[in-house]
Amino acid sequence: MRSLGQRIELLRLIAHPVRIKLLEELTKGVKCVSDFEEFLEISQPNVSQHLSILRTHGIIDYYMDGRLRCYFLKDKMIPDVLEILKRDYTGELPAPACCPVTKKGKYHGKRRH
Amino acid sequence: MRSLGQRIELLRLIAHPVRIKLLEELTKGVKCVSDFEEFLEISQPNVSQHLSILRTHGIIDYYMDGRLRCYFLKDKMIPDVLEILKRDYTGELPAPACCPVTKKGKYHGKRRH
DNA sequence: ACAATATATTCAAACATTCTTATATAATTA
DNA sequence: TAATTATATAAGAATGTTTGAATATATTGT
Repeated sequence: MRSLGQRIELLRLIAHPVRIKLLEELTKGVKCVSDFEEFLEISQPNVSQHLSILRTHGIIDYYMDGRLRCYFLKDKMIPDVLEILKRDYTGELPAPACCPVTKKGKYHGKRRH
Repeated sequence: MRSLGQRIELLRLIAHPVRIKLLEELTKGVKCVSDFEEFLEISQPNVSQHLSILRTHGIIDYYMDGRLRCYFLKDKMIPDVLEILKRDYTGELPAPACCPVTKKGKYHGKRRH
């Protein structure tokens, strides 16, 4: 299993618009490079570069189909992260109680915001 | 509500070891800068810099308590992301069926890996 | 008012990321 | 075997991130 540090690294790696789209597509099924090239509007080398980043970190993998490389999703964390990106988060977390205890919070002066 | 692009941006912002630890601490309650300074082993300016990044993106906020700044979590997405980082993901996703259909996948030659 | 405390800001150096362009490789078809 | 197709890799410019060091600000205590 990956360490916390490795997971943070994964998070950082996938936090890129193109890579999110690639992964989003891969949750729907196997895709080859030129499938992506068409649907994203970026160059072939750039698609390959992004796929390469994802692959060298074990997030995706591929098998060969003739001269096509058929990519697929490998990491279980990805669908869960993608799901969060789609969740409906309206509003904010409830503000904390008015007199919290921070370690040094013995101060009794005025409070502002 | 934030756009997908903004959420990806958020993901990128929190994908940093120090900022994850800051946020992790904030899920437990309000904290001031010197609380963090003590428990992480980084300089005070660096703590402030990270907090500032989180704050300017609406992820956290603070109120004043004397000369302390009491920080708290504001964004609802954060606890969910942190929860995923702790989940137990063992093994990998099931490999795709052996004969998938990519757009160009009409090829009938040999398959390798 | 002055000193002390808590925190923020600024700047620059080191480093990492991203994209483009050009080129390479590997498999297939003619 | 030569041409074509699908994809990868390399190199480099542009840009962004991270951190340390120095300094600034704001609030409280004396």
